[in-house]
Amino acid sequence: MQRLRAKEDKIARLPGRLLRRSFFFAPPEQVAPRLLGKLLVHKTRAGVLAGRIVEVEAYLGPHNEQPDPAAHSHRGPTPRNRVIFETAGHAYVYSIYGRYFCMNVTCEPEGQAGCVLVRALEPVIGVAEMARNRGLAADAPLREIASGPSRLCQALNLTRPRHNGVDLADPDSPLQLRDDGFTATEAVVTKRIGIRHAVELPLRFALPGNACVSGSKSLTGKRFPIEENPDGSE
DNA sequence: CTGTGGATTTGCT
DNA sequence: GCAAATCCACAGG
Repeated sequence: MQRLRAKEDKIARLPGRLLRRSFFFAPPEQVAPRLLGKLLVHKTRAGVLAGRIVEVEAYLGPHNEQPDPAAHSHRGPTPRNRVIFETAGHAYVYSIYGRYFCMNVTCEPEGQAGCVLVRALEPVIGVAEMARNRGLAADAPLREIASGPSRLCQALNLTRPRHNGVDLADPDSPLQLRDDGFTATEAVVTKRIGIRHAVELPLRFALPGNACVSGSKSLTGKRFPIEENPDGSE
């Protein structure tokens, strides 16, 4: 009994269902709103950390008719961005300003290079640990824990050396995207934040009214219903 | 509440 | 050399 118990504890039970690879074989402007409400789950030694995605931005690959000079893939593959050009459903993690990390979900069919930047999470599992990773008190307000692309990497303890290129659609992966049945029916579209190029493109998507969305004052945009991908979860 | 400047990786000009 | 898909500390109203 003790042995069985120990084994079950070791195999941490993850919430919901893993997203299938086919979920990611679509352009970023379609994948981005579909990611709203899904769980980003990190299996760590200390336990499971997970947050619900409440804000994302799409970055378009160089094959598009509409150029996206703000996208890292815009000028073709480099050592930094090469995972964007590989199979969809992987994590692209990059460092910014020398001190922080940001995490993207790669998408598009084979041979094309789109991705979705995850900008904010609502903490769901391991909330106290996530707060601790950010240097906050265990009972810190939810919106201070993972609202911002680098904040969420800190909260979930995601880094480029450990997580760049990790498969998000593999049941054995430490980092997964999962669907726990939460259904977001409506999204808001706005301009993207914190960029200098292509600032007018409406490629930022968020859950309207969610307190964990970053820069909630700039949430003026059109609302639209989210079209679910029927192949989304297995 | 708002605005400003510093930290110091990566890749391009 | 410099700009960048950022965050935080701190100053001022």
